[in-house]
Amino acid sequence: MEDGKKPGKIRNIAELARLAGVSAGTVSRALADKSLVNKETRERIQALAREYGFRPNQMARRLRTQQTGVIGVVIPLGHERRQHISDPFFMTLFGYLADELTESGQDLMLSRVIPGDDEWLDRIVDSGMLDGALVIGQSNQTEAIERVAQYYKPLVVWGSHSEGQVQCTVGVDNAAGGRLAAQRLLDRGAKRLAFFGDTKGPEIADRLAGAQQALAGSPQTTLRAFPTHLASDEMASQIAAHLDDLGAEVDGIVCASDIIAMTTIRILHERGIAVPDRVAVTGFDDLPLSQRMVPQLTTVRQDIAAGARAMVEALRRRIAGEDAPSTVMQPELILRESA
Amino acid sequence: MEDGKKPGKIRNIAELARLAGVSAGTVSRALADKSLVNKETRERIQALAREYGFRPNQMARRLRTQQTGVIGVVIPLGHERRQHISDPFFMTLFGYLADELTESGQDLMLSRVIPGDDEWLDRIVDSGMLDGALVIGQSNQTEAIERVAQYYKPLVVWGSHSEGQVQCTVGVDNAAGGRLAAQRLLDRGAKRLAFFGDTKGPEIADRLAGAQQALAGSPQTTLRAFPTHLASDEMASQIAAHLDDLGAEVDGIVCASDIIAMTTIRILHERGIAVPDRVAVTGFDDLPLSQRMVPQLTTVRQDIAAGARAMVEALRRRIAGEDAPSTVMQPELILRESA
DNA sequence: AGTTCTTTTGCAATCGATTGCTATTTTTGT
DNA sequence: ACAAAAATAGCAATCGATTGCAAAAGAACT
Repeated sequence: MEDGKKPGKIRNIAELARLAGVSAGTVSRALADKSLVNKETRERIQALAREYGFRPNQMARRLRTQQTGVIGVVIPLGHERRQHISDPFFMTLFGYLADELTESGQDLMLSRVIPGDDEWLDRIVDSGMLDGALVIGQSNQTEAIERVAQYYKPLVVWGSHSEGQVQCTVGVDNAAGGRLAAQRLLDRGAKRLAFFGDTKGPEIADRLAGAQQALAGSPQTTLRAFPTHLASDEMASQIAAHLDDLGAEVDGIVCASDIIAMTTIRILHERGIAVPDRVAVTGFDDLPLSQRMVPQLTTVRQDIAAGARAMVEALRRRIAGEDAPSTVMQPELILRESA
Repeated sequence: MEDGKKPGKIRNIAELARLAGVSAGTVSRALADKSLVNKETRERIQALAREYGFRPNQMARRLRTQQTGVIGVVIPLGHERRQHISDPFFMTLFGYLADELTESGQDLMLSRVIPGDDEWLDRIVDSGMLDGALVIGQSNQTEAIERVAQYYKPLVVWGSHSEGQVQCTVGVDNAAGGRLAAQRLLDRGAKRLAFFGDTKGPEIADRLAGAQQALAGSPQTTLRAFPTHLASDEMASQIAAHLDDLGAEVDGIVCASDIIAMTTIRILHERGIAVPDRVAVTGFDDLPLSQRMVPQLTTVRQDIAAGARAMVEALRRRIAGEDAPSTVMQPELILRESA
C-alpha cells in the first residue's frame, strides 16, 4: 500500500505455490498450461494468478530457458555520424519490422550505434539478450558485419548483396534502381544529370554506379556526383551549394533518397525553377510522403513492407537453425509528377 | 568451430575464472572494475576477457541485480485499430526517445498494443523486464493508464494533462494549440472553419475544444468538426468526402495533425483549390516534413525533441524513486505558407 | 615478536523460473 | 482383488552473475 504496490501482491512462483497449496514446479507447469498437471488444479492456479495479477518473472525464465524472445534491431551510423535515428527511411522500415515482430509475439530492442571500434556488433550479439539481430543499413561497416555473420547465424541485414558475402542481406537491387532513375531522366530528354548522395556506403554507391551505367549508352550526356549528407540540417545547405555550383548546367537530378529529393525540390521551388519542366528530379525509396507532396515525387520504389517481411522471415528461419539466403528485390520506377 | 562459434569460446564467468586461476566472484568484480580487487589481477582478467571475447550474460546479471537497463516504449492504438505503428508522429517522437535513451546507455523495447482488455499495460509493466515505461499517446485509454500509474511509478505518458490525474504526462497544451490555429485562420479573415481529426482521445478533443474557444469571441463564424482517422489509406478518402460535404462552404481548415493537413492540401490541389488563397490550412505537430513540402505548412509546433528529453528525464527521476511532475509545454504557431 | 589494521580473495547464498527424475496416487485391465 | 499402467505432484538441480561475509595475506605499528 504505502509503497505504491498493489495490495497483497505476489512476487514469485513460490508464494503463489504456497497460496495454492502446491509446489513451485506445479505452478510453473500450470501457468505454462502443460497437460502434465491436472486440469482442475491448473485452472485453479491460473485463476489465482489472474486474481493477484501475477506474471512470472521474465528474466528468470529467460535465464533458465536460454532464450529471450527478443530481437535486436541495430542501426549503425558509421559514415553519418550526425544522421539522426529519426531518419524517415529507417523509421519506416523499423515501423514495419516492429509490426511484423510484435505481431508474432517477439519483443524488439533497438540499439543505435555509432561504431567506435570494430566490436560494436559483437557486443550486441554477445550480450546474451537476443535471439537474433536485424541490422538496418550497412553504412560503411560491411566488413565488421561480415566478420560477425561468420560466427553468428541469426543475423539479417538490410542492404546491398554482393558475391561471396556470408551475411544474409535483404534489399533492393540498388544498381538497377539507379539505372531506372537515370534512364527515366534521359527518356524525358535530360542531358546534364547530377547525382545527390553520399557514396561511402555500398547501397548508395551502387545507385550511383547504376545511374552511370544508364548514361553509358548515350553520348552527349553527363553525370556529376555530389556527396550529400542525410543529416537533415546540413543537407539543405549542401544541396543549395550543389545547385549554385551547377547553375543552369543541369536538367535532371537523381537523388539518392526521397528526403534528399524533397529538399532539392523545395530549394528549386524557392529559386523559381520549375520541377519537372526546367529540372526533373527523381527520388529513391518511395516513402509514404512522396505521394503526399506537391509535386508528387517520381521515385524508385523499394517495397519496404515486403522487405521487412522478408527480413523477419529469414531471421526466423535462421533462429530455427535453417539456412536462409539473401533476398534481392527488384526496384520499380514509380512515375509521378516530378520527373 | 563446427557449430559456428568462435574457437575456444568462454561461456561463463566460472570458465574464465578457472582460466585466470581465481574465483568467479573475483572475475565478476574485476569485470565490473571494482577497486576491491587488485589492480593487476583486475587488468589481467579484463585482458583475458577481451582476448576471448567474453561478455557476462545479461540475463543472469539482470535477474540477480533485479534491474534490466531496459525501458519499454508502448504505443497504444485504442481507437485507431488500423493506425500503423509507422505513423510519422509516433515514429518521430520515438526516434528522439531512442536517441535520448541509447545515449544514456539504456536499451529500449518497443511494444505496439491494440488494447483488447484493460490489462494490456499491466502485462507490460509487470513483465519484469522493464526498469520503466514510456507510453506514447493516450489514445482512448486514459483510465487504464491512470489505474496502472497508481501503483507503478516509473511511467511517463505523452499526452494531455488534466487536473487530478496521477499519471505523469509530458505534452503540449493542446487546447492552446487549437486556439492558436483557429485564431490564425480567423485573423486571415476566414469565417467558415472546419476541423479534421478524431476526437476520441483527449489530445485531439482538447485541440478541437481550443479551436472552438477561439471562435467564441467572433460571431458570424462557424466551425464544423469532421472525424478523420489517421490510418493513412482511409484518411484520404475521408478527407475527400469531408470536402465534398463542405463544398464551397469553407475557407479555413484546422487539421489535427500535419499528416492530415498534408493530405488535405494535396486533395485541394488536385481539385484546383488554391491554398492558402481560397482555403487556408493549418497543421499540428510541426514534423520535419512540414517545412519540406510545397506550400510549406503553417502549423502548431510541438517541440518533440524537447518533449522526448522531458519524458526521459522524468522517467529517470521516477526510476530513482524521486517524484517528477507532469510537463505542459506551450505550443507555438509556426507561420509558413499554407495559412 | 606480537598486535592491529588493510588489502585482497574466496565461499556460498541468492535472484525466480524451469524441468528431469522420482514418488505417490488413481485408473485400468484381468 | 491384485498387478500393471497412467496421471499427477514434488524434489532438487540448474541457468550465470552478484555480493555480504569471512578468511587469508600482507603492511604497519608498538
